[in-house]
Amino acid sequence: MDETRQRDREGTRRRILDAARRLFTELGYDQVTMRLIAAEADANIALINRYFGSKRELFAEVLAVQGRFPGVLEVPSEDLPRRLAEYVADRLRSDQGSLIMSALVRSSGCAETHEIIRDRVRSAILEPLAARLPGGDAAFRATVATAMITGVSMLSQLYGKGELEAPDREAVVGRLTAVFQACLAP
Amino acid sequence: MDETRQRDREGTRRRILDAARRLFTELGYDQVTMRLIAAEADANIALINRYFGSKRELFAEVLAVQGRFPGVLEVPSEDLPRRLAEYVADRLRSDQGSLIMSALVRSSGCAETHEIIRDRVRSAILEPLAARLPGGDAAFRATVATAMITGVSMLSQLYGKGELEAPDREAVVGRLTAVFQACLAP
DNA sequence: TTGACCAGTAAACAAGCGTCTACTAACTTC
DNA sequence: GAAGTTAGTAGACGCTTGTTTACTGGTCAA
Repeated sequence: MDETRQRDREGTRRRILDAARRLFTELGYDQVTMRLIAAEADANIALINRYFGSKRELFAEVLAVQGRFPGVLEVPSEDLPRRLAEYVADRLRSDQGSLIMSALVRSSGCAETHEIIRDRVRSAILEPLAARLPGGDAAFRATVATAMITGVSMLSQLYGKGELEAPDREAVVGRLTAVFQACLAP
Repeated sequence: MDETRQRDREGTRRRILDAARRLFTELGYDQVTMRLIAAEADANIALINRYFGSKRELFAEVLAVQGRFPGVLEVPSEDLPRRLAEYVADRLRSDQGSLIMSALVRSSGCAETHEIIRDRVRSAILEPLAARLPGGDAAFRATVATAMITGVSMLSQLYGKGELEAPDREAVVGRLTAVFQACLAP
């Protein structure tokens, strides 16, 4: 052994969790290996399963802790279309995003994570969004808006930030606001 | 060896291609193994790489042959929103879809296929759609509409057909038509 | 009939994966 | 200070992956 190491159970656990969050967000479930997480966390690979059980359970815990939809929905319902449009427009340019969307986009092809992601999307986006929509068919309208958010995340990940055609931010926000109004209107 | 087999180069090649198309559409690139393709095609695994070079090249050929966006765009531009809405609404219910969308949704987490899918989405959807949009910012508006199509495909694959909230088809088509109008309007 | 060609086959290859076990050594407790 | 607990480590396990090799045996021209 090269050097001794501090014994720090909680610290190591957190380093692993942080490393997993970064890697899963950036690369998706399949592309992230246990050895990669261990290296990024500067921890031994066996500790991952000791603390989290399995790769799948680690992924679930990462999503449970960090997979909330960032404070986008906490606005009056009449401001929702514009708020969502701003969020989506910024994500169309910044190339970085919430873990939940990255997980959805990057890990959707993986059967192992399907159920985890599904539950998380429902509890973090679909249901909170539907809950603040007045009028009938709230669940359906929330679904349509979620599809829009998802689709933009998908394309902005497939192409880089610079590669998608987009006019200035105000024009983008304006159009997306109209789209979300069409999605959400009672 | 159990039995003799006909020597049929073109037939075998086509069986492999068909099997690959079915499996890639249903499962995504990563979940489909060479052995699974060979079994589905009832062909020897070594023949896949003999005829197609590699799994990646097979995927590219499948997409090149069958990855066109089904005849959705061949309508007058004023009918485009409704046509797209009908297409998306049916896909929201039928659970089966075009290869290009399945590839995009199910294989997006895979770095190996990224470039193939990106080129195909551009040439099969983004560019043809933009080409028939009058007015400025056609490329951007096509991107927004494509995001909507993509997002619905994503959600309808994540959840089953029965699990997503949706009113009757006419109401779905009506709302999606309004959404696509907002996406595409000059 | 014989020989070249080649579709088809079986088996192995190296690499990578998630997981697990046996062990070391630092800390705590008495 | 001795004994027990446990965080951390190294390495192997069994399995799956895409790919490749060496071979078998139909097919057909000469």
